[in-house]
Amino acid sequence: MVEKLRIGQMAALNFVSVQTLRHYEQIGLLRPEYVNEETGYRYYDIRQSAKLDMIQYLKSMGMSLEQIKEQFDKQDIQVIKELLMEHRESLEHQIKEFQLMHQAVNRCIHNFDRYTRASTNLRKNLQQLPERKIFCHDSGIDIYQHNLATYESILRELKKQVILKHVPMVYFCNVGSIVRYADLMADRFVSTEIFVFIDDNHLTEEHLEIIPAGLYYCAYCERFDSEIACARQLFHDIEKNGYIIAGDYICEVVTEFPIFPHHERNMFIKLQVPVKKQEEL
Amino acid sequence: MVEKLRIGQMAALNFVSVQTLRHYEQIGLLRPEYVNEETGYRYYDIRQSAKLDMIQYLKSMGMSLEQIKEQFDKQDIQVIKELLMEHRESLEHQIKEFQLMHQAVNRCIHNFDRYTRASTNLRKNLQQLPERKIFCHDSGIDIYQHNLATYESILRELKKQVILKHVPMVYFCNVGSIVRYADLMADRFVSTEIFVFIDDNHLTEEHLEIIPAGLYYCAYCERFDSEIACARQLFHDIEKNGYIIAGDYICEVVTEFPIFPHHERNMFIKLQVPVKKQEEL
DNA sequence: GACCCTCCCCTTAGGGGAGGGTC
DNA sequence: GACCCTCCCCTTAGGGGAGGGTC
Repeated sequence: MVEKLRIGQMAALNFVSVQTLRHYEQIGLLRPEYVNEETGYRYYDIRQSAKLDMIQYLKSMGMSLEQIKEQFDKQDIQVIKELLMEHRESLEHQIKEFQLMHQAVNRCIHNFDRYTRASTNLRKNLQQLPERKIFCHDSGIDIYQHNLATYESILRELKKQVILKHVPMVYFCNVGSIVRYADLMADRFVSTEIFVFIDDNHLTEEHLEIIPAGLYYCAYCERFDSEIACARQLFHDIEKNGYIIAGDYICEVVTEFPIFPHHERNMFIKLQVPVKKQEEL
Repeated sequence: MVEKLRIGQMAALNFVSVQTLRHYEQIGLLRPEYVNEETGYRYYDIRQSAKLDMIQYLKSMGMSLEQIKEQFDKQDIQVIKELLMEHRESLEHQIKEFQLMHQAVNRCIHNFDRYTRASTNLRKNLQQLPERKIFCHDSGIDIYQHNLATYESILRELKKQVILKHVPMVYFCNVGSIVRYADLMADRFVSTEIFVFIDDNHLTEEHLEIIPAGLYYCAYCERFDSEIACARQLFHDIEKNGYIIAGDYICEVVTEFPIFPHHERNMFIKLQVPVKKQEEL
């Protein structure tokens, strides 16, 4: 005869805990071969290890106990194969999600570095910037004419669009605003459009716009309300150094730290103006 | 003055649920700007959206609320950067784990297919098989001299070794046993060694062994206790067709279904014997 | 009437007890 | 004495109520 194993022996042989075996019994996944009604003691047959192996095997493929139970209940090889193929798809989906998260963390760390570097280095300079994609929203309200509360409510509109258009939320940190070239030329410093940077190519919607690659005059500033003064200074420097403005002005929020007690955004913003040498005309 | 938002308005503006905001308050992540002590009503300032954005942003990178709270509590940019870098590593680790699971599911589906194909096609044939790696354990007990219960306890020993040597559990389904060439030649059908197939290369231990690529005579069988008869028949066929045995015999468990009420393994096993044409001598 | 409040129970896969019987 | 039993509470990030006040 085959000896019966007590729960502790069964657990030790299979490198699982006693709680695990009790839990599997409770959810009906693996019932002990025999239970003494008077003492409640559970007794297992070593051959039940086969099922326990299968459970651990399926678990190691990332299946939930409920899915595993379903596999066991089906008892149909074709159905089981379909369940496996569904599971494979869901794994692929999860891998993609994790890779997006990984990219996002990288971008985030990169922005921190940009902040640290810019804080210690020169605050104004000429940079060659690559082409970038943005997802833009026009609220019709000039952010420079209003306070922070209005800016926040406009940001809520952008957030709504981001969610409605299924742009991943990981992009909703690197926002910016635009002052169009025509307005700049007419000395109107107005911006009704805000956007998020996107480095994906999975959507080609009306809202998508390209910020062209090229030479940009840049400046950094740390407060929402000092942007305009900072921009004026930047325009002045551009002219003084023999450059002219060649396109839309953008103001990018590089990174922010709403981690301080007062609840304003602590923004680190980067002003960027595309320029040409005056001689090029 | 900035108007205060009730919890429902704050939630709607930010596309989160009311429960979420209550939960964030409870764990001290985001407290409403003002709470009416008498009614318990929570009132938010729209500028608190900045922090909520940050929470959602960090969450979209896969951080837990506890980690997010830690970020906020630290208030030190260098520490936050370290937390982000730790998180990046843990994401990379998780991605690798998911990829291992994905491979395992693929192998599992592949084995199902092998089973389905073998069930309908010829049961005996000559196959060119690639090189394979195994993780082997010698129990010292001949599995052919004992019953299923003994086989299970030997498998527990293998499982122990698999866990001790940190071989991922995903491999513990595709097991097999070996009859060494010398024993075959002396007409001793004994096997004290069982193994798992490994398709990884992250360990180069003593236990690792190579099953060479080459021509194999194969047969399939569905019951533990019909293996020997099946093998004898296979050896007979090999000789009849002008081949000779050229190495160790292996018996591979292709897939098993311990999903039926009785708790024996329902194995589908594949017998494999490396052979040469008799003329090649 | 629509909104908000505070309980309270629910979900995964067990871990970690307390208090009391069993081999 | 070591092992086993049954409660019971705990963990994530909220969802979904009931029953009762509030804008």
